[in-house]
Amino acid sequence: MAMSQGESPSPQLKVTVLEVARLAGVSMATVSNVLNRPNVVAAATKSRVLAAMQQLNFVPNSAARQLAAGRSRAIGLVVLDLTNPFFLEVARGVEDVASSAGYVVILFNSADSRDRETRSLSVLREQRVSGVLLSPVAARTELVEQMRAEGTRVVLLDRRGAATGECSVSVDDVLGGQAAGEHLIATGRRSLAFVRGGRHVRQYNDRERGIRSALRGAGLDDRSLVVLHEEMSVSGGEHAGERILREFANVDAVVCGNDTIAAGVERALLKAAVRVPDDVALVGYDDVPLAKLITVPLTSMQQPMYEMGRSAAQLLLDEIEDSDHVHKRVSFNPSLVARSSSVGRPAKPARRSGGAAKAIATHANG
Amino acid sequence: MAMSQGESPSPQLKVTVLEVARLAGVSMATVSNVLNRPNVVAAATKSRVLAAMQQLNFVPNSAARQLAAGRSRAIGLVVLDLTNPFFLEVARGVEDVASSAGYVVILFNSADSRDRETRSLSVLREQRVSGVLLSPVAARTELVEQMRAEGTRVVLLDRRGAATGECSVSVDDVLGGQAAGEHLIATGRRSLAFVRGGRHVRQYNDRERGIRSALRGAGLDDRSLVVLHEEMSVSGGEHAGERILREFANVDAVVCGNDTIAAGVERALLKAAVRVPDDVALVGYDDVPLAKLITVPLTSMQQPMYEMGRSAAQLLLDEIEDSDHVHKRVSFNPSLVARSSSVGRPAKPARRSGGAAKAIATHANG
DNA sequence: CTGAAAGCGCTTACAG
DNA sequence: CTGAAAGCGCTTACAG
Repeated sequence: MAMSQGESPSPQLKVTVLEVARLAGVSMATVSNVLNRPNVVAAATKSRVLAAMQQLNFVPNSAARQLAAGRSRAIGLVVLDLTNPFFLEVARGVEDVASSAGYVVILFNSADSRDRETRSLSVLREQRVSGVLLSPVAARTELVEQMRAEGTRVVLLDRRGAATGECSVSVDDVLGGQAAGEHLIATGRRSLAFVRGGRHVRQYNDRERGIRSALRGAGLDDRSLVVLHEEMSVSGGEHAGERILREFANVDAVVCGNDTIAAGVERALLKAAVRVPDDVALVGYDDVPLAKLITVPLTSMQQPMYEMGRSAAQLLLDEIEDSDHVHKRVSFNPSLVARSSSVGRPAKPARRSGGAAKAIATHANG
Repeated sequence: MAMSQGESPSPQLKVTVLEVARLAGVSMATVSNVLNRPNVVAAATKSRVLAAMQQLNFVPNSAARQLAAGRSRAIGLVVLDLTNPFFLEVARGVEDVASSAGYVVILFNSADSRDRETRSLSVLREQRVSGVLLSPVAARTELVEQMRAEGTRVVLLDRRGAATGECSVSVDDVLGGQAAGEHLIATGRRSLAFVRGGRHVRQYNDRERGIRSALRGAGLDDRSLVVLHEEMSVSGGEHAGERILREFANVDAVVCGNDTIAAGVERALLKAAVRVPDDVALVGYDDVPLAKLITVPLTSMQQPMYEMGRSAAQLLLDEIEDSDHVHKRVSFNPSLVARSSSVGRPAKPARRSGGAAKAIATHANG
């Protein structure tokens, strides 16, 4: 039984360039020109063509355009975890830049799986996108090199590129770890824990290095840092918090790999009646909206996510469109947002009594 | 100055069906057949063609396929707010179903702007997607009817469709409001507030009706409900909380339009030393991860987001591929997840002493 | 500034 | 089960 749609669907099923050309009394080439190089066609002709397009409700077929032109007005964006507000903001930045340059962005979530990443890249390859923005699961993917060899531009996201041969935009994680460490040391902490994810993840390795560097800078040695590897989730954080209380009772400050895990740590501490920040200070990472909403609002490292997205998209478009393009590695600086979890209750007088750390931005905390 | 790429990029720039055909010693039609109707070609031929594809590293050009075949293996998904975990989960469900059926999903965020919605739909139209999943900004869009007339299938998301003529998947908001109301009444509340967004948004209107219906069912009249219209943000919630304390001191329970605004309300209450839930009970909506992480974990209405996405994608694919398709309106039921904000501290004994409301699911709370 | 012609890389009936 | 041919809707040099 077919759909009872009643009348026949409107007849304007497929209006082609040819029909527009006929109605406007010009050639197909001219119609194509008003679409692609409007400045090349006479004003009168142009308006005639435009009117015909309007009247016929003409919608160019992008598959045909792409096939004929040999290039695609699309770029791909493959992110590690769309669930993470970080990448969502990055995606917004990418989208804004791309769409105002007339590009469509095709978004994929690799969800940290090499397999999904491969499939995503394959689809983008079949789509013949002119470029892709990739926050890669692993260090080097053959597929990426393959695509580059085929002429597809690839810009790395959230990962510093090789010394040469590619663009990348990332944020300096060593600096981030160091700022977190210095902040805690400056506020009197002496025995830190770092709760982090996967051992092979560059981000966490860099931040750990940054923390160690801060400790050394303050004359503290490596024994003043304990490192816990946990799943990056609330329950991972709770587990870490419990372990710290049980096994490392002298720890007086915890840096976390992200805000979600920090929320878990905080939960475990509060449940055990440990005071935050009085007994243990807490610093998260990413400064997601959640950070300011949990029981003790979280000090966190903020990254210019939206700007990173914009910047990456600009780099990619430049590489696609400018034959004089030279590769660049853009590295953004994170900044610490101090809240109650590390600097005491945000009572008005307390805030007035001086900043926590020197060059560090202290944002108001909701 | 050109890029110092060194060697010439690999030569396998563009391998076409023709070359595969030559290497395999068959016609282009046969190559096309192993791609599109593998069961129609002899096993020996097929493996010869497959081998040739492998050897040449052949990647079909989807623009060409689409143009020649006259149909696209892509669907569009336009959501109201990608920042909202609700739509992110829906998108996951859509993506999973679509990609395992061999479709690419092109995702757009209309960000609640008619203008952005229009632009997104226009791009999808130029892409000649075979279908789109849309959570519409406004009630009826001409563009949508236009696209339908052109043969594009459209399934409505998070909005109940017209009585006939289209598929839709939504969640029953009247039921949701009612369940929230009944839960609060069952736990002894008698004077409710509903903090909601835009007056024209169907979701909030439905939920308000549900709450009123619950009140009536308990013999309470409309004066037992005050309704506040606020911006759907943390600060909107704080504002609402302050107003309630100032202007409606007798309110003993608040239902919120989403969890974020509920977090704001809770914040305002706690700041004023009002106890939650002892003095005022609180119910959020959506059950986002945040809900269980704020100071007093939030009772919230959970919606089967991922399942909604899957279901919507299935409906759309069915409409695209099955000529016997009949339109359906799928309506999911929300379920209440009870946490401390409405049922007292989650101490073990308390939980054991009986459920809060009859048929309502009471999930463990982190 | 405009037009005639060829072709982008594939698929689809149609024969065989 | 396989092949020859036409064509999908556009754009791009090339003339004029």
